[in-house]
Amino acid sequence: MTGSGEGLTTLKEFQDWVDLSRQAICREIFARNSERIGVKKEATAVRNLSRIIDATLRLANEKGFQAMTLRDLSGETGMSMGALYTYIGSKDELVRLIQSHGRLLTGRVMHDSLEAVTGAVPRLSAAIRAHVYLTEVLHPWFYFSFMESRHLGRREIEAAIQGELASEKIFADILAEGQQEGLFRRIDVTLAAASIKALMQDWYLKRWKYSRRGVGAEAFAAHLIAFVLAYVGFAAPADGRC
Amino acid sequence: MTGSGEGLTTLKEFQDWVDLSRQAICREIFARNSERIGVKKEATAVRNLSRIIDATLRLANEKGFQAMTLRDLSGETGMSMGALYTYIGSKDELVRLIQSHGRLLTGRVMHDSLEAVTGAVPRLSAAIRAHVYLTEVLHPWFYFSFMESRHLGRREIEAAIQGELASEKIFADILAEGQQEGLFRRIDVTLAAASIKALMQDWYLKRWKYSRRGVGAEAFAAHLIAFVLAYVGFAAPADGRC
DNA sequence: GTCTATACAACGATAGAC
DNA sequence: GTCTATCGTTGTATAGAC
Repeated sequence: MTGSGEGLTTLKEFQDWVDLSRQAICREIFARNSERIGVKKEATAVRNLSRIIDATLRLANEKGFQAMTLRDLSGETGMSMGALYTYIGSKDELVRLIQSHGRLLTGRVMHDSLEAVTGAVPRLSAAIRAHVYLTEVLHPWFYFSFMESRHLGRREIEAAIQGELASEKIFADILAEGQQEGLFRRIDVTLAAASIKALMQDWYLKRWKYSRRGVGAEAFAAHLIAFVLAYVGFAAPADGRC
Repeated sequence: MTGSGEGLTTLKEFQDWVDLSRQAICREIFARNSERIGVKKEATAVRNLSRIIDATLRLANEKGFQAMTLRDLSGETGMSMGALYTYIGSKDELVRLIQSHGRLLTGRVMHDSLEAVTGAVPRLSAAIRAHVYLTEVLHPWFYFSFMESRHLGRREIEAAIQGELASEKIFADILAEGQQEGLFRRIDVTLAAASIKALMQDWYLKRWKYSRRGVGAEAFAAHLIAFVLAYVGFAAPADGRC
């Protein structure tokens, strides 16, 4: 962790800190699913896995996963249908693969981002920034996960719900900490944490809106931090109100 | 309008004020599309149209519109495939029908809810309540519209975007009004309006979360109003801060 | 107005050559 | 490891009887 204490502030710092390149991600996916994948050479497998996931996110985010056919995927990746099936067991397994690895990454990044940060306000800021920057870098991944969560089985849907609640709890805990420190006023921390999640989610659900207005990830994160701190009753430093 | 001045406060007042029953809605849909529908007797048409839309929302919200087949729809409605096609021109037209009428209702309800309300704070409260209560009553409708907007054509996607921006503008205008009245502090009204929309959207996107926690529409609306008023710098009445 | 029967295209998935 | 060819199934949509 480079900028400890206050957490990572800029998007660039965040990107330099975590390696969220497709290659790094697909290498880990390959390591975690090597038995089920018919191709044994890592370099080949990672390259093709990367193509498949990339094309899936592109096609599915444009017209939906169900509407994307494996023939579309074959065309977009430049691989034959037969070749696709050496990497994935079925079309449905592809959704599970992407979703479950997304949850893994989210949990890890959120945890690591807060590890060295102390104090409710810096932790709250760091958590919001980490989440916004993560969804900025992996935007297609998160958009896909949200929109296609219905195509999972009962068991996987439960995992998605638990992931949502776990990530919400991070915020609820920080808010409770701030109350105990006497920094935040009395609020319903669960309701407030849910609202913070809703605000952050807008960054990857309505990306088009912020793009066309020229609002970047850093400005958006700063806005959210100010929004939330106002609600919890913590006055922003260089602001003449109250 | 019954409770003028401050706007409608309880969910029940809202429900008594607007008729959002399936029957009333489907009667209007029939009136607006009577030429394209093969059935001429209103009573029959409205009853079957109601069945079709009801079943579509139920099936599509569970597993997605693309995954819902017309054979599913036939089974759920108790109508034959042939009968379905006397009401809808195609599967895609069914999405358009539901989405465009949803936008019509939203625009009308938001407009009428604010008509007799004056002052930035009452207007902001009334607008948030109207939106939360509307999406509470027509929850399946709004969930469907959000999730399936990608399955529309270019032209309809543009209409959906315009609807989103129009409804956002209602909030931006109220915030600007509050600033001019000197009630609200200096903020980016566009960014704030987008955040309000994001918060309200959570009510129909993550309904399961609030259901399992026992949070109702009125409590949720009250929470959002407090959240937003804190951000704009307007202190809540019975609250000892500032 | 509603039904049954069916057309025909496109889907996911696999076998076997290379 | 990757390709081509093809299987069986299921999708949307319609024609014509009732």
